[in-house]
Amino acid sequence: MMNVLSNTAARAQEQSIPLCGPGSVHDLPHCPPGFGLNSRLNAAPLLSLHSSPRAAKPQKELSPEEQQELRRKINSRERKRMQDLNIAMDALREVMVPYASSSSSPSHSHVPGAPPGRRLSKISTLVLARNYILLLGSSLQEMRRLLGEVSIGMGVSTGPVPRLLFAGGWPLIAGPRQLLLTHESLISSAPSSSSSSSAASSSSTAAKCATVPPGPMEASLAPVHWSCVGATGVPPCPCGVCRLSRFNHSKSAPRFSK
DNA sequence: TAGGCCATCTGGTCCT
DNA sequence: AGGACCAGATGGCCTA
Repeated sequence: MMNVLSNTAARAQEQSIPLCGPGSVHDLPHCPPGFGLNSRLNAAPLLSLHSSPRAAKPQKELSPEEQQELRRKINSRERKRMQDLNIAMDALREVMVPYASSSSSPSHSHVPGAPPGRRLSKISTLVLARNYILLLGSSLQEMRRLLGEVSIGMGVSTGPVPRLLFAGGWPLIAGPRQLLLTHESLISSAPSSSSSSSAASSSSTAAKCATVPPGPMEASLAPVHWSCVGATGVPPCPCGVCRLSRFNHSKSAPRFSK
């Protein structure tokens, strides 16, 4: 998992010695909060917790000690938050590592699992996980199609097919505008005579997209081409994958409840 | 040595 | 009001 704790911060974390914050260098007299590694603070007001120009509501005056304590508290919280995020990332990385080990393009640093034995980067882990989920979706879609064929071939009504496989609440992609397969849509979108499976058609759709190259592992190992969606001068990719609302940077996007 | 990756600090914004 | 979340900035470490 954490096979490479390469940088100083990681080592400090391992030793429970944060670089800054409580018990860190920032607690030392020569390094008060706000005068640590961030030299940009020289240009920014130090600890403007009570003097923000846009802070309309009056805030209680804090002594330097109280400001320092508050800053420590906030830093500690943020550190904890990032550490929790890293724990979750490690858990995801642990799951995804086996699927990244077969990388065939070790040259790209964003390609998951490039050099064997090296830890997946965060972005590689996320890209790999995303593509793997899409792959699982395609597989499930193919399984649905086969089940439908078997049911029809045996003269069995399509009713008994497990409902979970038809509409299990999993947002699968049957077409560019279709996220959830229903029983009817499955029947209508899966011609039994065609030799091309739904998964194949899905991957053929993906094959037209630079973001999702053909082939399961190839797709999983594909680097992200962010320009695929909404880049200036570049028409949005029409493929089903890219039509997913992936990169909504809108500030008004609702957050998940905690 | 440049570039990638990362941890941390920090201020701003949003939510409860 | 306090906490969570986010993004920018910064500096350290590692690898090609």
